[in-house]
Amino acid sequence: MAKPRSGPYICGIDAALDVVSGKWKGLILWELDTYDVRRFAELRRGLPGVSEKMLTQHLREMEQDGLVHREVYAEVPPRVEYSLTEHGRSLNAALGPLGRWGMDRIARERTELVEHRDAEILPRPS
Amino acid sequence: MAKPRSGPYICGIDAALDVVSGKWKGLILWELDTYDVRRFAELRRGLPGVSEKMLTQHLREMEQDGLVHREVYAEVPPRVEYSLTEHGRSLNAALGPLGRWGMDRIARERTELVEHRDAEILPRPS
DNA sequence: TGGGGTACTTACCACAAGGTGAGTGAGGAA
DNA sequence: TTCCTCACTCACCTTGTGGTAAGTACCCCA
Repeated sequence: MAKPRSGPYICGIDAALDVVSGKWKGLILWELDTYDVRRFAELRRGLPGVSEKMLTQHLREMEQDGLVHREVYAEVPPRVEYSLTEHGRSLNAALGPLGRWGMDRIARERTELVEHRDAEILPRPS
Repeated sequence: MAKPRSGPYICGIDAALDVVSGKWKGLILWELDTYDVRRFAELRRGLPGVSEKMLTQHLREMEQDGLVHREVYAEVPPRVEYSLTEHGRSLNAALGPLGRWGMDRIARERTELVEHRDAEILPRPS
């Protein structure tokens, strides 16, 4: 048992966040959405810094949650392909507005940083 | 320092999740969206099970992230009112589709549970 | 005089999430 | 012959997140 699903949720946000929270899950979703089908090692290269343990763990949880499909080919060397299920794709669609909000936040943060920097560099216009 | 913001994000989802992840933040957002203005103790009563420490901590972080506005009245007994900022409201709007997806997930889970239960109660229709 | 409400802060503690490094077993490249 | 790749698993350790309980300073009500 990887995670004891926290049972009855208070609202939909709860239920959705439970499924996407996890350091790499957003990126995995993104990667599988843009590439359609990806092998384990491809995903690992696509998420720089992820450990193999976390990648397998997250993929298993997402499989349990019905977001990703795992196809194992009985070959040597082994081949495992991951792709999004219908639910995974609909989750990604539902994450669209949130992603756009996040982009705005990044842009906002950057302009604030720039303003701060300018304020430090030019505190008093002589 | 409450949280070292993880710096440059890879995508918008990252940036947005960084802001809403936290055990009670979704509920706080929801509460402030439905009631518009809430005092500390009202929020605490609205989130059954939250500790005072976590509530203040989450509210401070959300204030730092520009999601909530904190208005302190110099009265005795003290009065502090929390409300959503423009960004907080837009975040809530962006969370709408995700919330609906979560509701679907809850419904889906429930029907699966019912099917399981039926399968156990009526394994063989005599 | 004692209790409750207001909005916190602080210290301490437990558990979960995540990172590290090793091992697996077969095949192909150097 | 040694290393690398594939897709993991396992044991161990560190960090982060959240919970508990107490303290604070002032006021109102019984």
